[in-house]
Amino acid sequence: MPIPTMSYSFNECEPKWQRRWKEAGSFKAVPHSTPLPGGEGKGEGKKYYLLEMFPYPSGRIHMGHVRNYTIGDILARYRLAQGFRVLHPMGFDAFGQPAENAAIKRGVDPVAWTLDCIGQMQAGLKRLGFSYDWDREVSTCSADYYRWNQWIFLKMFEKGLAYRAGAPVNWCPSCQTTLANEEVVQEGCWRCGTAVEKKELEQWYLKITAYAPELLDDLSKLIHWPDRVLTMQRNWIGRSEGTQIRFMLQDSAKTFDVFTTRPDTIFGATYVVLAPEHPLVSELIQGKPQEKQVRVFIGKVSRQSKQDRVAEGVKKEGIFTGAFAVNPVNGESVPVWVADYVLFEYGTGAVMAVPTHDQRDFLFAREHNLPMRVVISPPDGKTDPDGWKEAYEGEGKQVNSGQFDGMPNAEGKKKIALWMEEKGWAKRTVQWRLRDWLISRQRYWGTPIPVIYCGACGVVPVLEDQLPVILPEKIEITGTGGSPLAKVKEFVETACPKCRKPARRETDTMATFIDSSWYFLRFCSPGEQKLPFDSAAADFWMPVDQYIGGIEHAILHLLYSRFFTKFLRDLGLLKLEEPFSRLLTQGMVLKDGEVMSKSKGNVVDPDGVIAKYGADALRVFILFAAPPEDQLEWNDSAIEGIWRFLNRVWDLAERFSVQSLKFKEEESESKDSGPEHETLNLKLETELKRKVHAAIKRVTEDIELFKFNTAISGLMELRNGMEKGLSGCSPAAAREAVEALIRLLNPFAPHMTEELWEMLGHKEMLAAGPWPAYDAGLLTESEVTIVVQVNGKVRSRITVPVNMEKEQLKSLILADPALKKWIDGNTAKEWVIVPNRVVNIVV
RNA sequence: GGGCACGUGGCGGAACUGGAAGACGCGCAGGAUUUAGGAUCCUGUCCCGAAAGGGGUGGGGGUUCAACUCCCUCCGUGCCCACCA
Repeated sequence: MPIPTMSYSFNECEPKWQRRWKEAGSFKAVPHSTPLPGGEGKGEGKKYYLLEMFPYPSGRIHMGHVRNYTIGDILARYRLAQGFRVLHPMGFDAFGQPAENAAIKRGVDPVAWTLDCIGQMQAGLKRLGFSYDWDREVSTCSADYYRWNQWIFLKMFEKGLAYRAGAPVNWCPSCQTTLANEEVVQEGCWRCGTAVEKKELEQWYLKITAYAPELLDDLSKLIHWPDRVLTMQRNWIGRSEGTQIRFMLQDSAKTFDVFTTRPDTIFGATYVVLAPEHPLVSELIQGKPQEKQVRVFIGKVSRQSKQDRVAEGVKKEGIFTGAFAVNPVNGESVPVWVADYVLFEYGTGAVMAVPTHDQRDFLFAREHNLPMRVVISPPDGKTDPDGWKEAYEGEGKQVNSGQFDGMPNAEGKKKIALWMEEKGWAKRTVQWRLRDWLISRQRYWGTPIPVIYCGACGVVPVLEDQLPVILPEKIEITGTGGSPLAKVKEFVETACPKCRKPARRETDTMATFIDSSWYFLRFCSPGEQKLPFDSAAADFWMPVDQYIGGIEHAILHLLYSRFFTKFLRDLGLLKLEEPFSRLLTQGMVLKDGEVMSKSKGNVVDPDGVIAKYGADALRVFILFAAPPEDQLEWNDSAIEGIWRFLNRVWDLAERFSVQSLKFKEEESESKDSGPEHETLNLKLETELKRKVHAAIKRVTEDIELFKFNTAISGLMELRNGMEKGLSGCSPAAAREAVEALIRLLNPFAPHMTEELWEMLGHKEMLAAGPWPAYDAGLLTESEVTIVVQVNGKVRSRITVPVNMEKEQLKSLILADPALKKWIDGNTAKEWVIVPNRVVNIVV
């Protein structure tokens, strides 16, 4: 056995092939306007849009990027080799707070900081040899891009979908800006974790709720999205069917509505509760003895952060307003309370309380001695609530419910709602959990909102032909005291587009999630000047066939992008319903069980790994270490195994190329080829062919299923299995085997395999394909090993020709001496025979 | 509290549709080569047992000729949502 030469020098070969691909334009997407070539292979020139979530340029790339983009690159290269017309672009989500924070802390210019980060990230991505069409690169902080954010905003404004409203908003005191509901995670800021406060502010909103029904319904079309992402979106949108019931106040003409999903319990409503923020409260208590106390209570609740309000847990606080309302179904007078467990944001901000059949109402009623009445009979039939320990929320028959008594409550739900509707007391409605999207940010590094405030004309949108509203550069950013743009006189002071009188520009910028809500469309035609994108190009490339990114965007980015797509469709720019056909959410990269982060000091720098083992080894390792959706535990020594494997492939191919040269030299001389030698060769060759074609099948199928880890182990097995076969068989068979291994390995380790391909005398690059096909006829083995069990326990194994007759198999088994002690003296009661696999004898 | 995942050697992880549990790799042990180390190559590596054999996929139970796989239940871990009426 020759000692391997270890001559694989990635330092030379990786930059070389990166240069070659660039020179050849290997990864340039063929424009949509170019006619179909009807190319070779499975793809036959069909389009394939592969997209990975573009990065925020915060510095150098990290292992999470490496993983995300390696997964994408395997798929892009695989499809390209198959003859698909691949669009695989990359860009930078370049607006956002870190650049601004760097400016505040270190006085650097956000523009320069961002460009520097983009440069570093690009270099990192290029070092990994990813197959991007860099000609299509997009950066969201360039005016060429963000002008279209402004354009889309104006279109939404035109359609009434962008509006300004005063409301209590989420405020992060640390980031000094407002946040969308989606950006509040566990009552904290998604970026810094600081407890979010409520603030009454006038801000810009996008009416995403107008699309709530469609955003929910169309989730059923996303059959290739992970279930948990669909579930999360479904829960976030939160559709709830119910009934809105109108209550009249006893000593006033005023009314208010409550929302309930349980109209069957209306006869049990013994009090009603308003949210502390409910506008009616103030009127109700006017002049009543309770007024002062109620105001104190409301003041206390409003000062509490949501975090505190939730932290108190089940403890529900409330107070009687002194007012009474009338339950429409029975004319009963019920007290009106105010309590912190009713949320102003949801439903109507008021509820009817049924203590017997709602646990929250039950606890509150017990605490405050409020009356209870059972209206759904529980299984034990106890309709006196005195001894109850908790509310009964299950199914049962209606009791104490007038003409509905005796009816199962499921039926009561429908009948009572209908009856109340006929009487004009109620209407059936649908409530949504989804709120409109607050997009104003009191920050600098983002897209200026294209709006002007005029003393005479009010809110005036910037004229379309005045776009873009350029974000001023080189301004002072202190991080204190509101929107930085407000202090830039030249920016703020302008003329009203309508009356030409002096006016002020809006000084808030847009949430950066807007930037990423349509970038996938820009990639279809990145140079487009008249519109955000060219519709013909988008019609051709969209939808994204495969989208890859982190699970942390399950709601935020993926919901917003779906919203934008639907809006742009309604605008007539798209024919598309959903932007992303397939979604793969990759797991996080951990070190010592924790997410890699600078603060924890457990970061493994990709560049360091590349310097030691090369980009190919890093790519293969990160795919081999875990299935793409799982968390990946980084292990410094495990990559050694990949390094060894790649070297063993290199060594094998090199030995083969030397050997095949020798073959040619020796061909004229006498060859040792007796009949015995021929048979041996034939057997070896058949076996080698079988292994090669089995590997082609396995690797191809595994890539299709995103099982990259087992695809790589399949390649390792092929490499190990070729060790002995190669030297014994014909140069043609050996060449087929070696070349198949190289082709199959190519998407994973593209540099090394190109180098080997060239070494074997090929002029065409591997990147050009084709992907190898397997011959199913070569896969069948002539013999199989059958497991023989007695009473379900493995007792023997026999090797027989495939598809052997059952009777013949039985007699062979009965003759097996290893089985004698197990079946001797007993008679076989039953034979379970699974062809070519297992025989189980029951005795 | 609700929902969704998941639980397999010392470690990362395999196992098609219910049919040989632990593929592939790391680590470890032994050997070859080497002045030595590193690298490389070969062999072994679920547990108990000298062997025959027995046990084994978080615990318990069930279905089946046969269960990592299906059903019930309990325990544990992770993620998401969380006073949503």
